[in-house]
Formats: sequence, C-alpha cells, structure tokens
Amino acid sequence: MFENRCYCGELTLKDIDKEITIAGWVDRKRDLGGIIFLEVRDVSGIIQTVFDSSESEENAKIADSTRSEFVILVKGTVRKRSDDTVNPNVPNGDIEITAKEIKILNKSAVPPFAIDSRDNLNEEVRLKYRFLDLRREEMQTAMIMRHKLMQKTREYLSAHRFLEIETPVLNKSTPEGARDFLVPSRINRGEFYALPQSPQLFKQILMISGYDRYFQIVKCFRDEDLRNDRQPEFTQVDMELSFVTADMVMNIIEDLLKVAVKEVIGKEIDYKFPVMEYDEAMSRYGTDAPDTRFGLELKECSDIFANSEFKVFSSALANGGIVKGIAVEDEGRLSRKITDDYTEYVKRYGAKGFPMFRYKDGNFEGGISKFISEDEKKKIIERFELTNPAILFFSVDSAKIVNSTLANMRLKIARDLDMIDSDKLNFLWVVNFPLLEYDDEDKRFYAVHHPFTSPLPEHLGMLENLTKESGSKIKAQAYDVVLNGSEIGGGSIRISDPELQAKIFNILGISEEEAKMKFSFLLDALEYGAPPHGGLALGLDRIMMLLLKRNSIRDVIAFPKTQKGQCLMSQAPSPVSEDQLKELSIRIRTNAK
RNA sequence: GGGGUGUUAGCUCAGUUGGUUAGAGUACCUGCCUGUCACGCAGGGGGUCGCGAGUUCGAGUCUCGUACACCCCGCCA
Repeated sequence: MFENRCYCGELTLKDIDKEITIAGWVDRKRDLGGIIFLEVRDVSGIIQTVFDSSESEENAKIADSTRSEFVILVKGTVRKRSDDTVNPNVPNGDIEITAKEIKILNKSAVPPFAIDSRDNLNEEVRLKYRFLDLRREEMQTAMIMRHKLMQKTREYLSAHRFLEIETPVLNKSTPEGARDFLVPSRINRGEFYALPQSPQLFKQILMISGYDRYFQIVKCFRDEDLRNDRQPEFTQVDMELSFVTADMVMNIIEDLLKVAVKEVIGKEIDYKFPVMEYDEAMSRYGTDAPDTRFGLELKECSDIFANSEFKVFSSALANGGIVKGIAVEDEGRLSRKITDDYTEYVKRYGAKGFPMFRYKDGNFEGGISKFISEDEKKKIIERFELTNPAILFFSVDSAKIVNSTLANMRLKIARDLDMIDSDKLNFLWVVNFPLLEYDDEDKRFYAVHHPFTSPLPEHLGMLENLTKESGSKIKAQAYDVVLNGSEIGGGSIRISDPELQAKIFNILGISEEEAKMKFSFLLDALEYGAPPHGGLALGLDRIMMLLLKRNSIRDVIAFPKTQKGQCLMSQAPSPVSEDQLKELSIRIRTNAK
C-alpha cells in the first residue's frame, strides 16, 4: 500500500500523468459541494488533491468526511492545472492530484490550534501539544536545518581526522562551576553520579590516550536558572585536538562554521573572523561578546571628569570608579520620555542613573550639560569625534557596573532606533581572556574559564608572588567565538604539564588532597606523557537560534523545558513512588531550607 | 532569591468610570454550493473571566495572596 509513496512537496510539472500515491495529514479542506479539495501535508510540503463527485461519488463522500489532521492515503494522477486555476502563491500551485482512491488511515481529534495558524500562538499551548507544534512549518524548518548542521559538522570533522567518541553521561560530581544534576546510585547506597556539564576531563584524557582529534555532538547539563538562550540540557559540538596552537584551533573552527553556515542558510561568510583581545572588547563594548553589527562604541571618559564640578562624576572617580559614555546620532528620535525611561531601565544593571545631554553645533544642552566645563566640553567633542547632532549617555560607577550598563544600553538603544541589520552575520574571536578572577567575598581566585586552562606562555612568570592585582592581569590561552553579540563557543589550550597544573590548583586554593579527590584521574594521566592539547565547544542550540533568527533556543529544540525546568508535554519532573525512593535510600525532607 | 509583563470561548484577542444576559475573529457542529486555494453563504452550540481570599448593594474590572507562562537581575568555571 505504501510502497510507491511520493512526497507531496516534491511533485512537480515533470510528474504529470504519473499514477502516484501520497500519504499525509489533511491540512485544509475546501468543500464546494460537488467538488472537494483536500490539501495533503507531509514532511516535504503540501499538495492539492481533487475529488470530483461526478467521477466518484464514493470518493467524494469519504473526502467530505475527513477533518483537519486526519491521516489519509490518496492514489491518483498528477495533473497540470488549467491556467485559470493555477495558484501562484504556493510552490506546486501549477499541479494537483486527481484522486482515484482515498483511504482514511486514522482520525484526529479537533486540534487545539490550527497547524497553519498565522496567529502567534501562546508558547504554553505549543509546549503542551508539542507533537502538533512540531507539525508547523516553522518548527519543521528548524528541525531540518538542525539536522543539516549536525550532518555537515560530522562530515567536516570526520574529513579532518576527528573521531567521534562517546563519553559517559553518568559522571563524577565536581563542585567547581555550575550546579550539577545528580543521579542517585542504587548499587552504591548514598552515592551519586552527576550528569556532565561538559565532557571536559574525558576529552583531555582522550588526548593523553593518543586519539589526537576528538569530537562529539553531545548533551550537557547545568542545573542553573533558565533564560531564552539557556536550557538545563543543551547540545554542544565538543572538540579537542593534540599538537595545536590556539591559532590552529581557531582556524579549523572558523572553517567549520563557514561550511556549516553555507549549508544551513546558504550564506557565504567571505571574511576572516576578526580577532579581538578581551581587554579591547571590554573597553570598546563593555562585554566579552560584542555585537559589531553597529557602532555606538563606549569611550573612556574618566580622565576628562577627574576634577569635574559635577560631583556625581568626580566623587565616584575619586573612589575608584570609572566614567564611560556612548554618543548616539538619534536624529531627535530619543524623546524626553524615552531617556527618562532609560534612567529607570539601567537600574536593573546596578546603575544609579543614566546621565545624558545633547550635542548640537558645538554646544551641549539639557541633562547634565550645565555641569560641564569648557575644557571638558572640548575634550568630549574630541573623544567622541562629534560632528553631527547627537545625544550622549554616561555611566559612572565601578568598572563592572559601568561596562554592563553601557553594554546593555548600547544594545537596547540600537534596537530601539532600529540600527541593527538583522541580515548581518558578524563573527569574531575574543582572545586572551583573564586566567583568574578574584572573588572579594571568598577572598580567593577562581578560574575564569576552567582550572585546566593554560596561561599565555609569556605570563607564566607572573604566577609567582601573586597579589589580587597582579593575578587579575594574567591572561589565558582562551578564546571565545562570538556571533552577533552572543557567545556561541569557547575553548582554550589546556595545561599539559603536571607541575604547572599543580601550581594553578594551588593558586585556586585547591589543596593537593582536594585536587586528587576531584580530578585524580586527570592528574594521574598527565604524568604519563600528555601531548600539548586544546579544544573548543560550540553551542549548537544558540548557533541554530541565531542562524534562524529565532527569539529563543526553545524554538530550535524539539522538546524543550519551560523556565521552571518543566516539560509541559511529558510533565517532567514528577514525584516518584515511595518504593523507588526506598530502593535508593532517599527520603524527601519536608520544610527543607 | 529578586524585579517586570501576561492569564477572558478550543485558539488569537477586545472588554470604557465597578453596574442589565461578557463580545469579536477564527476553530467546531448542521445545511447549501462543481474550480476552490485562509473558498463562499445561512444557521447553531460553546465561558470555573487562572485559582483563593477581601473591599462593595454589586467585581472580568479595585486590593492582597497564590499558580503558571514569558522577559530581566542574581546564577550559568
């Protein structure tokens, strides 16, 4: 019955007069009385079938009895439509199928929403009926594109001698980094596995084992709060290579991304990814993931306002803060109401305000302009290279708050003023991240990337006699790849020298015993001839989301979770039986705090 | 842990200053219709206004709490 089935969307004028069979879902029914049109949909597309009651009363009756989403099989002949009945709005609107036979394979309940709905559906209802949502074109496109990206990635990496090797999902918990998802062990009472946050240690082990190029398209798990680009389980293209420099890794990944983008959306990336130092990214954009599709760069102004009569600036500067600003040629579009709203808006980033004034023909007006001296004025015009009328916004506070405020406001203003070309794909590398970050509360250093990241060779000497200040200046052989202001991947050259690794643990306040307990197998392995190695992991979901211009990674994942980590379709997570808990020696604490 | 927005028919939404029987489009059901293509026409059914308190003569509308969804801060080496 199904042997000679054709795909609806693949029939063309070339198939005219062929006897064919199609099977799929009733997408739409147009019942004109004596003639009935059924649009039949399968994974490839939609085609119109025709049931003429004067040819077969019986078939017309069956066609009439179908409803939306019924599963049917139609045998018939492909026919060219007459000129006056061609539908130019659909790809195969020049042909149709005259039905000789129709069979209802299955009925459908009335769907809660139309599969071809033009309305923006509430995400809650989409997730509950994900099996129907996935029938929609938007989701189908995403799934097909995602498949292509994975296929192309496998093909490319295999051709470049990478071996796809699986690593365990049931792992050892390591307290550093994100919160682990834990899995209780029945056989080992009271003990737990952790789901991997990434296969980091295992891929390094594989390098030491001599598999000099590894990759894996793999699920990773992090028990942290969700965002539009963060799911508790997500997919990485994980890679590791031996005998490489950072440049070599970056070149391979860059090439892979170009091939993948070409394959998925047919776009040619005809430029070499710019490489930007971390320090430069922070200075010019206030973030380690700059969106370079538009200007509005941040300008350092601390020197200009050091002795300002505007006490908000000068006193903050005296207390170790900084002042940075951005200039927006808004053509008067940023109204008083909007700039007032911004003043409120910046509070979420910890800023106390968003001081501003306007520039026009050599003069400053409004806002804090009356506090600006002639000398400061001159320097500002020079610094921002002001010629056209513009509005200048400033942020004054700790470097962290200033950068975060301006980085976010830069984006918001660009969006509000529609300054971003959404067709652009701006890739770039951000390199030489700090190795360490000092935590004032815990009074210790943390690894910015992870504890196995190698410092820049020329910074190795700085590991001696560390202070809070000198430690923060050490740079790592770490690199992130950024697309349109989103981090889509990151990696580093790892430490392959056990002595250096021991030194880093020491700096991180991880004792020898602690290190042995947490990472003993890696430390052991490092003693047995570890090759120089490094790698990178790409966030597959985020790449898909950006390439397909979707608002959330949920739209490129078949079965995603809500912000509370629930699956509205399967109702996970859910309570388990007392018996199951007992077997695992687990008791649920009530009133746990 | 915190801030914000939303929740009204299956779906997408409107609902004025608190006031009679809560509306629209669409979907659904019935009938008519032989070239439609978001077919059309006629008729019909469909509501725990998220849930729980409170204020009031009277609450979809005001107040408080709560649940869920989404966005953001914290968090995410």
